[in-house]
Amino acid sequence: MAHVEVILPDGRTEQLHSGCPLSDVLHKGGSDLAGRVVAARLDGKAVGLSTVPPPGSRVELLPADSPDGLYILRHSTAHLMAAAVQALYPDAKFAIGPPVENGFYYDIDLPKPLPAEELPAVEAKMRELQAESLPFERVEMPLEEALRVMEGRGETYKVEILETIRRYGTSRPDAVEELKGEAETGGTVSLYQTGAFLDLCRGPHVPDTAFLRAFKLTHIAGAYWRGDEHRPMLTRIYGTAFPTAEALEQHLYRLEEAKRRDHRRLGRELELFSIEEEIGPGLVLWHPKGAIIRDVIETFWRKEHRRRGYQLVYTPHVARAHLWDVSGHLSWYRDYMFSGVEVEGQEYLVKPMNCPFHILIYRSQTRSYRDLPLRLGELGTVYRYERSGVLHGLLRVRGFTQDDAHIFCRPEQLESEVADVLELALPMLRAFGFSEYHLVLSVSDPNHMEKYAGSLEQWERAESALETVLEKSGMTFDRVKGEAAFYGPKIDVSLVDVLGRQWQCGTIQVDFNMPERFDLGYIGEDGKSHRPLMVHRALLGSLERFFGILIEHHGGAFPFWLAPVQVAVLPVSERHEPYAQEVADRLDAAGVRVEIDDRNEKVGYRIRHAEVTKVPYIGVVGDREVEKGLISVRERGRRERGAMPLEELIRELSEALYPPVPGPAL
RNA sequence: GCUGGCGUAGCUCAGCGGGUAGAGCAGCUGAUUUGUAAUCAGCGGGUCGGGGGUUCGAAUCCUCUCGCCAGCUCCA
Repeated sequence: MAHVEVILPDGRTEQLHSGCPLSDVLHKGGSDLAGRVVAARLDGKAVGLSTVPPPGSRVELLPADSPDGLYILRHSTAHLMAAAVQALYPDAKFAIGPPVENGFYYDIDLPKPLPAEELPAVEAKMRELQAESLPFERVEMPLEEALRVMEGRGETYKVEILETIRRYGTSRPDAVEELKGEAETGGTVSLYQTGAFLDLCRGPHVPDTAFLRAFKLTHIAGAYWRGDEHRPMLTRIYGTAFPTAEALEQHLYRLEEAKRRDHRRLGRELELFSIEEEIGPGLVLWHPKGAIIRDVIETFWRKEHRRRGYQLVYTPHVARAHLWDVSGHLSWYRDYMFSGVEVEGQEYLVKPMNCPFHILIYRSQTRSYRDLPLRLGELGTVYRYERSGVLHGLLRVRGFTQDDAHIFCRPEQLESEVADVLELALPMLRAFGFSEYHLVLSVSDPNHMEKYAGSLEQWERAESALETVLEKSGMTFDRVKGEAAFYGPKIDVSLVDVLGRQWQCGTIQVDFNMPERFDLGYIGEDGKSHRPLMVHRALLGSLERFFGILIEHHGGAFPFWLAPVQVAVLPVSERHEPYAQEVADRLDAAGVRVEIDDRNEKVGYRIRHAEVTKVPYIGVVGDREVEKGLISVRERGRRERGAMPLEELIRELSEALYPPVPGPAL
């Protein structure tokens, strides 16, 4: 009799009699399996533990702390929550309830909105049901029968999903194309019954609710049915679940940590920036401390760009409507532009992008192939009308400064130019303390080449150039079809912050469209006119957004070279003030940003203040220091380092004034 | 833009069965002359986001509006 081979999470294998459900194996071998394993993988597909595998098959058990296991755990918790909601609000109608990155949600149509205060009641009901060890029972039935069942229950959303499945063979009509061929066939669907709650669901699920030990409902939000703003707004309840209470605790702690690092709060506390209602949403005031950091960033940025063969330019904030007409912005970007002003009968519009200006600089003279590549860079401030609901601190604003540049080059130069941009971008991000990146190559959708500007040949050439660069870089990247802009393929660079969050900052975009629109040319070696390629690129994205990310990444405790105040000098008492001044003057002369705190407070108070405002170095000077020309140094977050000669500190700090990774010279 | 929630001193918040506002921190003044994460005392500070309404009377009730927060959608 053929057995089934079961691979345990630790890699060992166990034999299972054929004809037995997988759950039988849980009580053999390691006794802790029953508590850890939530599902299994058979032929690459996740299945529930009640599955009876065919003889001779190999099955891999999925523990709750594996990515797939966690997904299933959360999915099952979403069902448990739905069951609780149904018990408390019998009129509720259920839409969809999937697991998501850090938890799960369920979209529910409730007769009246659920106040957040009622979440604990739902959670309590969940615990009640959880304790009953209700099984997740899988029922398969013909689609038509499932339709009748859901109609009978008044589950109009489930009915709609079933109708979609009937029509397209999948519950995701938007994904019909990509799912072609793998759509469900056979006309049967699966339902899962948990207590009184019955849900249309592909599964799999954990065997019973006892497996769901650590969960928490986190918040409520509205969400459109199928993400369509013209369809009903449902109540979305978010929650999260983990295999153990400790893991849940840890996750909640990380959320707290994110709150502590919130750049909006730190921005106020550290006096970095503000956004004032009187000025308008999404418009940023950089206060002196924030402005100093910006200045350091900009100086670094300019220096690195000049070294890499960029020429820096400045351009106006407004331009005639005609320019935006030629660039095409009026036809495809108008909704995002601030409305114009009329001057002398001419309409002027505020710039949402810098490219048309750089293009006109290019076009200001006849260019020869010898002039290329021409790299024009600018910290250009642009304004975009973003819908009010998307604004968020510095991360999404209406007025921002892009670290922009446009590279005009010959087609055969594209590859090396793109490689250079990456070689500039990554060390620069590293200098700010970001060492992990995520690269995405967005290419055209080969089935819809009609919607793109430029020729097929241009696209193939550009896409292969970008791909080659990425491959040569040795870094991993994702390749996404159909995500390219209509005007060309692109590479997006996201950085990963200290909490593991991804932020898209840099972008490198090839553009076949603008050179055409502005009729750009250069004289080639053959003496004839040719069309240059154009590359839009930003490394940090926008200074506002990058600053926001930087604040959160460092939790406001900026590395020394960026800190607005680098050294706080604290005279112990009034008679030490002249020496404190001398110390400050000498540090200042060495280029160190220093502040004397001679307030009428005890040293402890002023140290606390310097720590709270995250000053990296604190120098205390009293009788002992005055006498021997010393300074007592304390580094942020650490204990005292003791007294040292002032010279020594100056030498040490002078070396730390520049970013740690300046990158290779040109 | 949409749904829900929230706007009280610079910040964090209390007060809200309607009777013209309060704490802590911050700030200022004074005493103290301070040695590594908060010295003591005193003082000032709010047209309760803004407009309109109900009422003898509104921070509190209603309504419109602006802004913020969460989420959705969007993100060239």
